[in-house]
Amino acid sequence: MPGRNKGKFGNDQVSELTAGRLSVYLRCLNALDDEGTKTVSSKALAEQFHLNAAQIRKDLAYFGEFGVRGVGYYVKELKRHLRQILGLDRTVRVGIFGAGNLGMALADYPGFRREGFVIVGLFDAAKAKVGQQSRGGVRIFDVADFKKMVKKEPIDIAVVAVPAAAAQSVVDEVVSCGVRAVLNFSPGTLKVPAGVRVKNMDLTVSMESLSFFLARGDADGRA
Amino acid sequence: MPGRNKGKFGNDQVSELTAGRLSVYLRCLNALDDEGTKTVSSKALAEQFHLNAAQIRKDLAYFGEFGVRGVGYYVKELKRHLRQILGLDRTVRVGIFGAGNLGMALADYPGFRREGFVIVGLFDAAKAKVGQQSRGGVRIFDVADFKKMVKKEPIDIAVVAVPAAAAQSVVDEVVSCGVRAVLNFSPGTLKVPAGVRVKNMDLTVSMESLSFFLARGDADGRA
DNA sequence: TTTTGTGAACTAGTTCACAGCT
DNA sequence: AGCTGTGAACTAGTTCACAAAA
Repeated sequence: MPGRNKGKFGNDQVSELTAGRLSVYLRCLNALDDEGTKTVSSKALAEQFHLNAAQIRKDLAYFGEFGVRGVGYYVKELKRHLRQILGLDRTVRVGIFGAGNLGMALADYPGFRREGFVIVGLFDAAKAKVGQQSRGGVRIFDVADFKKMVKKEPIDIAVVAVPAAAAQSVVDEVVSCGVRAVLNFSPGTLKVPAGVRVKNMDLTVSMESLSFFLARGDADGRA
Repeated sequence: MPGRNKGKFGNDQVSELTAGRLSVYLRCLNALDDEGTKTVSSKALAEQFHLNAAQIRKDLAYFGEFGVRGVGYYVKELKRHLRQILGLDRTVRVGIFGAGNLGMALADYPGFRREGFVIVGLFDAAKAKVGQQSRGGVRIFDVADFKKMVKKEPIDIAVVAVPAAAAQSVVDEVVSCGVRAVLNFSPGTLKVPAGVRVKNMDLTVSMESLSFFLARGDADGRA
């Protein structure tokens, strides 16, 4: 076992695309593990989940030599590695900004809890909402108290679900409190300093891009 | 005016990335128009919204010669062209599948209405929900009635917000009813026949990819 | 034999840089 | 002068194909 093979401390700049695929691989492995599969080859994984075998191998090989030639990958072991690579071996703490329809729905989204994300709370500027809680029991705090709260209840990822006009100021605030990752549901681009990651979930852009393909009639079974 | 310059009927396979950017350009032009700006150069547009000038020109030039050398683009005119290219000059009809927290929140999302999307209704399998409506007044129908309804109330885009286990069967159903565009919020990959577009909004993948960058500490101000 | 890990080849996407129009 | 539209150069991402390991 030659062990670590790339980039010493694992730094070489991994693309967004690769990061997303690692998460997809983990989901596939969870499914295989649940059905009791012990080992899986990149080819089998690729065929079952419509991926490319070489790409799976390359993505994984980037982080170490996890496979066994002639055999494939041990499902449980690879799962463990992926969880560690994705930072899911420790608790990831999430704050949701904006306790409107979308923010409340996200707070109760069962998928978050599943992989060990902890929803610390909802944060809103409307005094009337503060003190209430979501159907699932996530409490709503005053966004003005966030600065104080974050010291005792640190947050790893801020989910932004406020109206477009408020998004930039909310992000400026959370970034100034040390948050370095943002999942943004508001339309438009957020400006953040280097060292902060933003992932945009732009509903309008997605819908309009589907509309575009419908309009030109060259839709194609691409995901 | 040499008119149409590329690919006869405008077919040459435009990438997902380009389609998304067209939507972003439209949003930028709306903002400029609202503040009364009459013309804008690709350079000014790029600087103001942190895009690349050459890319804007290339994306637009693909669909025609909309610019005027020495001047730039007429904001209103380019807006009109983009709305037409994105298929927003006609009504885009949307059905939302799954009347849970997320589906209900999406049904009332103000951004959808703004660019002319019409929410035809929510569709759910739970009889208890059928006949109810969202806070914003979107009615909930029985998903079993969709096949009949779609004949009188056709749907262009299906938004899938059902639990993971139900997602594939819902998509099979809507595709068999002629829907050719799907915005999927459920985790995992959907299988659809060629000719159907799927756009995935995978919350878990987004969160885990943020977690990944936090874990390796090489976050970077990339959107 | 099977299947990994990986250089090499290829494909897609972005940016540069400039001829040519206004 | 200013700015578009676009070929050429470059960069990023994917897939191929095979030597080496089990």
